[in-house]
Amino acid sequence: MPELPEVETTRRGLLPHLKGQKIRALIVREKRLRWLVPDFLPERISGKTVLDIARRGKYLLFDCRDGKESGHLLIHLGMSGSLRILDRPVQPGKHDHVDIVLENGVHIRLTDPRRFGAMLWIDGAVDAHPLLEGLGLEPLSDAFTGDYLFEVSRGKKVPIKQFLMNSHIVTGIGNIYANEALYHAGIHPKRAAGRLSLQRYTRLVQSIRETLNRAIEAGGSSIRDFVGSNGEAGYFQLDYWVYGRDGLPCRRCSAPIHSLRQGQRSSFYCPRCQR
DNA sequence: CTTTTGACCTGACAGC
DNA sequence: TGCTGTCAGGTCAAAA
Repeated sequence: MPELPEVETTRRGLLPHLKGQKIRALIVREKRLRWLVPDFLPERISGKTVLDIARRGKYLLFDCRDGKESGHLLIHLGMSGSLRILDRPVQPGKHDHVDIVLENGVHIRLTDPRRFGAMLWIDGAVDAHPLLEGLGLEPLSDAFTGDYLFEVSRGKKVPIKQFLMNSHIVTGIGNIYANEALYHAGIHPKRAAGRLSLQRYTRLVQSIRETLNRAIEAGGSSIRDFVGSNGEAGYFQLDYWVYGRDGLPCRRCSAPIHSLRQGQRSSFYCPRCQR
């Protein structure tokens, strides 16, 4: 499920339910996520109040405080994770690994069949955490510009698709949006990152912004459903121009969409529209 | 240093 | 019905 727009949708959906709320307990049914959920976490987090939720790339960071003590709960949704709000107790299913129980009785439930997600505690400065310190720019920040990508790509021969998916360059762009953004920018996924002009990077940055923002809006339109009971958030409504459309006609020029493998991930592109 | 490959894990689906 | 193989929204760590 989660690329940046889904994580951002989750953040926005959770915030009104969590902001200012005190955590009563943390129920860990399965601690074997990507990394073990720390044994100390339930005790550490109980009694703390969630002041805010931030997002860094695909990481969610709950700002937790309890008078003197403060820290951040880090959550990553991996490939298959989701967070849902339960106003009433619901029997946990097989993959419902953790519940955050609030003083008001609401449960925030982490579900993650593949267990590629993470739940960790960060003491002190968030930016110094090993998982966060090396991250690249936020694609929706003002600092993320064509000039930035142009500069950091000089001399690199990695294909632009993999360059875009490198979180140490820019965070949050997953497989779907890398494909979609490259299509809208008219750039072939195999093009060497170091051989793209400043002009083309400027257009690419614009495409990335538009694609992500449109997806967030699509997710935003169904936040209510997400926060409610059935949990299907979504940018599923977002219509794809190339992703998953292997063999289908390009929606702009009708040429058949091609696919290939890059770094064990599927890429889709229009051989006529993308060079 | 860069680039590639393997690893983690479950579920859905196609084909036999 | 059931087996096997492939693929899926991520990304770290080791190998080359």
